[in-house]
Amino acid sequence: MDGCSGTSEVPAMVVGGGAAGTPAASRWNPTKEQIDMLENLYRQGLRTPTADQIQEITGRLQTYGHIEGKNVFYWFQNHKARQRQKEKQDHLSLFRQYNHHHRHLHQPPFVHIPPPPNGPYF
Amino acid sequence: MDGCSGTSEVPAMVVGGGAAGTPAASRWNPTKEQIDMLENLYRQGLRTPTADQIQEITGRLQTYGHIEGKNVFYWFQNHKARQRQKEKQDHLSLFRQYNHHHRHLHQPPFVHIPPPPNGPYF
DNA sequence: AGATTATGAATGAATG
DNA sequence: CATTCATTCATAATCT
Repeated sequence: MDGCSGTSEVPAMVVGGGAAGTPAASRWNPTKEQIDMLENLYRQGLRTPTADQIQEITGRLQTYGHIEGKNVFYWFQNHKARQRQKEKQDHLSLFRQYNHHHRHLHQPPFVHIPPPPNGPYF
Repeated sequence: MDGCSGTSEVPAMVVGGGAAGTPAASRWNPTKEQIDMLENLYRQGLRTPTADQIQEITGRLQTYGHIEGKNVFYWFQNHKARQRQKEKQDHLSLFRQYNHHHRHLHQPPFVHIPPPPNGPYF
C-alpha cells in the first residue's frame, strides 16, 4: 500500500543475488505464448474472469512459464481498461459531427449525485 | 496505451477550481502516517468501523493531512477485501479453493485508538 | 546512454 | 461484502 505517494520510498529489495543465472524478476513478464493465449481469450469475449476461471487459466499458462493468479487478474483488468481508454481517445481526437458512436452508456434520467455513503454511516 | 506519459494529456474533468496553485487532489492521497495508523487499527482487529469509530478515526488522522470520513470508510472496505483476496491467491494451487476455515476475528466492542505521538492532547 | 513507450501492479472510489 | 472501474505509479521494453 504505498503506491508511490511517499517520496521517501524505500527501494525495493530486488530479489536475487548476484547470481547471473537468475534474473530474479521483480514483476511478471509474460511470454509470447501466454500473451497470445490471453488475447485469444479476450477476443473470445472474456472480459472479467471469475476466480475459478482465473485459476483455470493460470494453471494452463503455467506450462509456458511462471505465472500467478493475480497476473491473470491484472492482465484482464488492464487490457480491458486500456481498450476502453483507447476508444475514448479515438472519439476525443476526431469528433464526428455525424452520429457519435453509442457505447451503451446507460444514463438514468437523473443520475445520482454521488452522495457518498451518507447512508447508514455518517 | 499510454497511461501517464504526457503524449496528449487528456485533462479529465479535474475538479480543481481555476486556481492555479492548488493541486486539486482528485482523490485522497493518504500519508505514510495515516496508512500506518489505519493498518495498525486493522491489526488490532478493526474491520468494519461504525459511524462513530469512523468519525473518531477521521478526526485523529486529520492532524496528518486532509482526510474525510468516506476515505476511512472506503479504506477499511478495500483493505479487508484485498486482504481476503490475497489469502485466496496465496493458497491457491491445491484443492480447497472454497470453504477455507476462516478465522473469526472478533471485533472488540471498542477499539483503543492510540493517540498520535505528539497529539494535541497532553 | 538517456528518453520514450508499453504495460504490470496498486489502490481509491464506487456500485450491486 | 463482492465486484468493477478509473487513475496512477513503477518498471521492463524499446527507440533514438
